[in-house]
Formats: sequence, C-alpha cells, structure tokens
Amino acid sequence: MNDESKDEAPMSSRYERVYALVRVIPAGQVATYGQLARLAGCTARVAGYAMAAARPADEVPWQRVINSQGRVSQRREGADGDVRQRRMLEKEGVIFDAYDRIDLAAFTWPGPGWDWLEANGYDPGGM
DNA sequence: CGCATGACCCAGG
DNA sequence: GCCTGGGCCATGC
Repeated sequence: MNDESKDEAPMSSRYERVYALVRVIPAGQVATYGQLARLAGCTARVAGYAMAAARPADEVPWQRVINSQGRVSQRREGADGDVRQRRMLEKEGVIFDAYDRIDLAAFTWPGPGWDWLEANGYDPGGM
C-alpha cells in the first residue's frame, strides 16, 4: 500500500519491530529501551536509535520509552526533545520524583506484562 | 571501507 | 549516588 521505492521511508522497516512494541504501550505507562530490545531481538542501542529515527508519520508514542535508570534520556545540546517528552508523559499521568526519575515498578507497562509476552513468544511482526 | 556519532546498558571504583 | 570505560550496532560522510 505504499511505494517505498522512492518514498521517504528509508530504514523504518528495520525498526518496525521496535515500533510495533512501542505502539502497544498504553498511555500513562512506560517501557525501557532494554526491554524493547530484548523483545524486538536487537540491542538497546538500536532500540534507542529507532526512537531517535521515529517520525510523526510512524505514529509511535516514543515518549513512553525511557532508559533503564527510569529517566528521560537527555538529548544532545540544544535539543529540547527530552523536555517535551517529560511534559507529554506528565500529561499522561506519569509521575516524576525529585530526582527527575520515574518509579519503574509503578509505571513500567505491567498490562499483560513483558514476562507474559516473552513466555508466549510474542512476535512483533505477527500481531 | 574506515571513522565518528548517537534518545543505551552494565560493571566497577 | 556520580563518573568511567567497554561493548553494542546502525547511519552518514
């Protein structure tokens, strides 16, 4: 349904597995790059790169992905994406403590649970 | 093809 | 808790 021959959809397909997972995260909850990486079968670094490459057209709630410290990853100097990410999360009801940290135990996507997904061989590409 | 650069993570000190 | 160093791997020049 799309012509990627000359369309501006470069490597998105390479990150599609990660995007598919992120789209499942409900508003008000978060997941870490590491968790996504394990489920998507890539490294945490790639998961992070995938988020950086995500664009509005991909319809990926990238703001719900944070680092293993439970914090919003800082962007490079001059980029304000991290600030917006925090505001978006707070608007969804996510709480940051005095250390700018999110209580992973309380906000990490528990829904069906990552363990459940892994135990059931969840396949991002076959949903 | 080599080199530099990331929205990472983990182990140590 | 903070700072370092090493390992990861995709991208772009």
